[in-house]
Amino acid sequence: MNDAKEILKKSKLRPTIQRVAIVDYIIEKHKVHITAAKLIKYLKNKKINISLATIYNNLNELADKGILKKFYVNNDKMWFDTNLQDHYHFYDPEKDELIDINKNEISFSKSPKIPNGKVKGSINIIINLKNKN
Amino acid sequence: MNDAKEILKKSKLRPTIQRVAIVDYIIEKHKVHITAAKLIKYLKNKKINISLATIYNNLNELADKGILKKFYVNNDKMWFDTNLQDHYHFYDPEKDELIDINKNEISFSKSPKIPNGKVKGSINIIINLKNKN
DNA sequence: TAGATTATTAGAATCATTCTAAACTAGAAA
DNA sequence: TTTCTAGTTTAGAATGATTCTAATAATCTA
Ligand SMILES: [Mn+2]
Ligand SMILES: [Mn+2]
Ligand SMILES: [Zn+2]
Ligand SMILES: [Zn+2]
Repeated sequence: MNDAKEILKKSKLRPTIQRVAIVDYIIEKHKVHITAAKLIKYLKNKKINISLATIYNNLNELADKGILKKFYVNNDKMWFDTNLQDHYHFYDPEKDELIDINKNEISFSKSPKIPNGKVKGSINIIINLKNKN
Repeated sequence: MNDAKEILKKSKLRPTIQRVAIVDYIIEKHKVHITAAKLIKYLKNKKINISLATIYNNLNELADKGILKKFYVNNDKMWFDTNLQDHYHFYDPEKDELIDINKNEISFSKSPKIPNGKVKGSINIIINLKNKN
């Protein structure tokens, strides 16, 4: 039984062709930022038959199981991250690509006061990149 | 000539009923975070006839002219901000509301290294809020 | 191997936003 | 004033990302 199947079994997800292919991809790439569009393109290239609905179903399920982290950048696109640590991102609009910023690469010497009756949830930091000059 | 008309004239935008109503709203509220949906609801309430397309046209134009700042939060919705300073936001998902975090309320003691060949563009910081306990 | 459960899929639906192309209006010029 | 034109508004269609539907297929367990 390969690693992908192990992982799926642990999460009580049936190891279908499609799921194994997705998890294989995650394992192979190790550190990636995944988009439904990027993933389906990759899988079609590998001649794996899969529908967009299945891509979304499974990415969302993997996020529910804690195997991926789901978030949004700027606007219309959903991203899934294999890096489960708390961390932030550079965004390169030219390549439509994210680059991790580990938590230890940023530190705050002053943090804003949280509004009354509320507590801090997730923090999103995106540093948009532009080309030099 | 009222303030709204002045502002529009300065930006070479004809002071139509619709535009004046939008700019009046901005002036009256002074510090607001605007969404197309929130704005059209407000204007319809005031019995001002306006279409969604016009709302978007004008918010985008005002952003182009530097009268509003345009950005996105988490996912699918476009926000326009009357606060033109560099600043960050709390997001309250319960109320679908943003709260400003002025730049001087946060400071970084350590900043991440910008990838080669790139420079820093805009920085987006969103601190999502949850209810206490 | 049967039966039940879980997955996959094509295509429709949804929602925010933009586009299109026709009808209207503000303001400059006559 | 009236006339003319560029700039505006509008309804509704189009778009793109994501989710839903409900029919079909695959997997698992007994
Ligand atoms: Mn969209
Ligand atoms: Mn969307
Ligand atoms: Zn990441
Ligand atoms: Zn703001």
